[in-house]
Amino acid sequence: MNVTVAQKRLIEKLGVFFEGQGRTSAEARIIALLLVADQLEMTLEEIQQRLTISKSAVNNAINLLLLTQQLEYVTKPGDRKKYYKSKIEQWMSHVEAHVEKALEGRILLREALKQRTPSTKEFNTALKDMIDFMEFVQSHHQDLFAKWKKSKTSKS
Amino acid sequence: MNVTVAQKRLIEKLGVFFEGQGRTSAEARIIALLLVADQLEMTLEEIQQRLTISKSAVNNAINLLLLTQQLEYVTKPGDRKKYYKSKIEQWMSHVEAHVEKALEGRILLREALKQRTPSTKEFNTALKDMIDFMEFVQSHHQDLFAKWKKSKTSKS
DNA sequence: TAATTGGTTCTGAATTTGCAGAACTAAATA
DNA sequence: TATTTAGTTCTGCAAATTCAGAACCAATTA
Repeated sequence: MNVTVAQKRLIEKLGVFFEGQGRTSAEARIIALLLVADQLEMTLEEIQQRLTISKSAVNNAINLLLLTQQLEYVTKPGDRKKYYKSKIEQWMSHVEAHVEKALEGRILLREALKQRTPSTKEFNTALKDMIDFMEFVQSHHQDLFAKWKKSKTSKS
Repeated sequence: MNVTVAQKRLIEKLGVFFEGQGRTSAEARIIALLLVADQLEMTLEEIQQRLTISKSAVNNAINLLLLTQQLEYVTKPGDRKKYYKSKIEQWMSHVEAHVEKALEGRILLREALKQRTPSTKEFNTALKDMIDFMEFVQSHHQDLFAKWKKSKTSKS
């Protein structure tokens, strides 16, 4: 029950991508591993062996990923080990958060607009347009997410 | 024609925010300065003085911001100086890029799904849902942006 | 109560990054 | 031709991040 060479390759590709999203290389690879491997639940030791990174790095990464809801673990009766797995259902919230982050600037921008000198009319209008746009996209978005969530919960 | 204390405060707040978007502290503050200050166009020296950061830091940051279309400059006849200003009209493209980045993972995820063992049905379905969702949001988005762009260009 | 096991914490090393300061180039002016 | 000015490039340092390895703790088992 190990990972194939092809899987390792994909894990690295995904790893680089997840790094680009701001995660550390250990975090990125753990997420990728639990996304690609046939085995959905792994112990710390198994993760460590498969990725060949140190125990402490795995431990730190796991705990951060647990904290940010990207991972969860299950236990088995009479077994002290924790079996970590990807919390894939929560991924939507992450996309949501990511998009929200792209748009949250509108609050500070509004503040900036408010304190601007009125003499730079053209610039102020452009800034206001920008804020309006972000507001527009944002509200539109909430709709999208809400709709999707609803269609999911009604299905299950 | 300097910046007030209140403006400086806001510049720092915006600076922190822009750092959170992945920019360096120098870049972040330059963008913030040109967004908040009454004076819309500034030379390298003026920027340097107002932010009290080194000339080289300002220069590096400016050139990167020019490269990424976040800044532009104008010149004046018989004046060797460049007057840098915020390229605010391009900001929408940045929001666009930011959102796109949140969703671009779908391509790799599709690859991951494709190579997965078929035995983990539930997981695979959840992954597929995720990808579908990202696809859905993405296409929806392009519409939004296109519509907005159109309404802008027809207005001007 | 000693040994093992799963997991945590600490320390130091390696890497990366961004910036300051100084040296520098090229154009314009004296 | 010397000086000033706008902007660029280089060198080295300081700070931050992340990871490996070792020591550690607490629960379980021998």
